[in-house]
Amino acid sequence: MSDDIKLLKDHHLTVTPQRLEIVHLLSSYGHLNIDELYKLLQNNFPSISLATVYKNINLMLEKDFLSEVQLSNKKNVYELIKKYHSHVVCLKCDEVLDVSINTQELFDEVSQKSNFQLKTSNIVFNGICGACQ
Amino acid sequence: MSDDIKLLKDHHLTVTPQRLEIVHLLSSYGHLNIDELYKLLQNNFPSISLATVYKNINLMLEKDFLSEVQLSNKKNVYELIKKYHSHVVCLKCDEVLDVSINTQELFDEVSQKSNFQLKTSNIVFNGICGACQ
DNA sequence: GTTTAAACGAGAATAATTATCTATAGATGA
DNA sequence: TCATCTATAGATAATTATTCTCGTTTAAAC
Repeated sequence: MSDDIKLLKDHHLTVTPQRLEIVHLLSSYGHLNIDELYKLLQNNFPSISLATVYKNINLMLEKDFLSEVQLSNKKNVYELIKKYHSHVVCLKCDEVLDVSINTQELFDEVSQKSNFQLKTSNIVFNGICGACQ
Repeated sequence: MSDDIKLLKDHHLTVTPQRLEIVHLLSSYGHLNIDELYKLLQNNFPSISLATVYKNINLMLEKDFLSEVQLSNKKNVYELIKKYHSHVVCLKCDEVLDVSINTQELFDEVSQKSNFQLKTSNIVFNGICGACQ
């Protein structure tokens, strides 16, 4: 059984060719928004419906198989769930990069100041990437 | 001249009653999304158009008079520009709290790891507020 | 006050997302 | 492997969110 099939089954998602391709595309490209995903899927599934893409992405989000990354003034992008990390986005070329940072101190500081029981965080940095500088 | 009028003029925004009320509402409530703002504005401007709300918010964003805060699975909220800060959102009651944290170290770490020239960041924590615990 | 440019309100248009329905494909168990 | 059952795909309609257009009104400058 291929890794991608196992990955889907482990998250209680039935395996379809369309879903396998979504997994494959996301692992190749890292981050994609709905429209990019739709266009790429059309290469192998010319008659795929945009609704199918939305349904699959939403289901995969529910099953904690994907995570959604919100970017300022851009469409949300999706990625396979990985170890927790933050994102850096290039303001010129829109490239999205993963960056692992230690957020423990931040969590401690914020939970103390706010009196919240913190669960998750979304951290996005915006700047200019090496290639665009 | 009232503070709110001065605030608008300083940002090169012409002063209208609708805009003054937007400023007033945001300074009272802290964070509001488009629909909340629309409903509250209708109290004083029963015939205000939703398009007017959108147009004003977008203009105020352009003029760096407001900032937009993206929250997971919720509509974006808007706030008057303040000193840079992060947000903590309650997963139960949707309350949004401002928290000032020192992000200098984080910026240094991320810019070194990513080779980006960082400009801005959006940091949102999700958790359970004191009252909801 | 008069003039000019900007903003307002109403509604149409567009974009984005979700829901509905039928046919089909995947999963399960004999 | 075959029959059955359920979930998914695709098509399209419906809904929601946002932007645009345009005629009228209002604010700002003189």
